[in-house]
Amino acid sequence: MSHVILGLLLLWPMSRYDLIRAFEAGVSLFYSASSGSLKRALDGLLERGLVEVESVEQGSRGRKVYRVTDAGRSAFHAWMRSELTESSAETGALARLYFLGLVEPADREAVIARITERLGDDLARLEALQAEVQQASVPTELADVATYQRATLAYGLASHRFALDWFRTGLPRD
Amino acid sequence: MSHVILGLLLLWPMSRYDLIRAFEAGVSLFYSASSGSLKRALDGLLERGLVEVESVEQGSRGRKVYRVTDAGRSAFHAWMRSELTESSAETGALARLYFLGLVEPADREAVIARITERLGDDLARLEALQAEVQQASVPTELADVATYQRATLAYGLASHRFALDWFRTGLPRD
DNA sequence: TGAGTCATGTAACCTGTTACATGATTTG
DNA sequence: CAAATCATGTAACAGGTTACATGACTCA
Repeated sequence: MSHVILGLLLLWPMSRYDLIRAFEAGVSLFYSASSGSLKRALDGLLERGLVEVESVEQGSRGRKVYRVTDAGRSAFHAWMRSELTESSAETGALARLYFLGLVEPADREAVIARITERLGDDLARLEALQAEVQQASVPTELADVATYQRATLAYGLASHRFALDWFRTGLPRD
Repeated sequence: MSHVILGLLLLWPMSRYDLIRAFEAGVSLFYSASSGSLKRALDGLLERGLVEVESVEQGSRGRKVYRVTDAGRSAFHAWMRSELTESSAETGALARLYFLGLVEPADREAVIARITERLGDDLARLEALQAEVQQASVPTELADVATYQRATLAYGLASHRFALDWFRTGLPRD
């Protein structure tokens, strides 16, 4: 989640409270964050020097505005260009897509390539699984169970193909 | 994850080791489990009396085979029929689809209805979000950012529509 | 016999959720 | 003035990941 925080703070510096709103207003599509997890992640970013406190509003509510440091900006862009290591390919893909506008236009295709690479790998894994499953024989009393287990796999295949197709053709490109 | 364990043990009694294999061979499509989390979840089910140790192989490797109790069976079926409260609609949907063969044929439509209900709710939420976003004005320097944020929302809408359509029409029905 | 698999268990660590406490500011 | 919102912080809890320790069995 720290990379998402960096991305949001790169849009403009904001407070932790603002970050929660920003999550709700868009990031929640692919990433859920509660006040508690956000606090801890933000503290971690501060400790590692990837963000810093830009200002503390005095006399008012003590609002702290956070800003991304140069190191933080580097970390964010390294992450954008990196392999999708997130446990869910979709989460990794949408997180990068959401911030793709922060990347130089010339580098965007490389990010998209990382996304389709991961989606393709996952799809290949599912296709291998399906090939295995199709061979397996099923005892009569579990025929029903097997039907729906195969349907689940069919859904997985279909949704991965959908995602891959969307990222290959449905994306705004200049 | 405990409901998934109950579902797997309802197929046939098995050991913790077997459960790990079963997760890898199918459940991992929608649910990731490591040895550690599985152990804790299984211990919890034992404590709550939803599973019991059927046998401990003596003289051999001390293999413990777990079996679902009557209480566990009830808990499983209650969960199958319940609203999808999982944080990801897709996870909740696929978990139930995977075990749909364990439900009486007459009750399957009710489970599917719960799934499409949740997917529909999530889609409506995204449509409302899109309506909001379309009105918002965007400062010139963030036009690019907004383009991809909107693309992310468009993906969310498209994938939810895909899922809803799949569960409405793509499902094996007698 | 040695490698790989079967099979159990422990524990630290990370991160997300929930619930609460506190108080300032804004707004009807 | 009261309620809602802004804004911070603390801490217990839950569940997943990783790494390790231990030992039996199987098979080439």
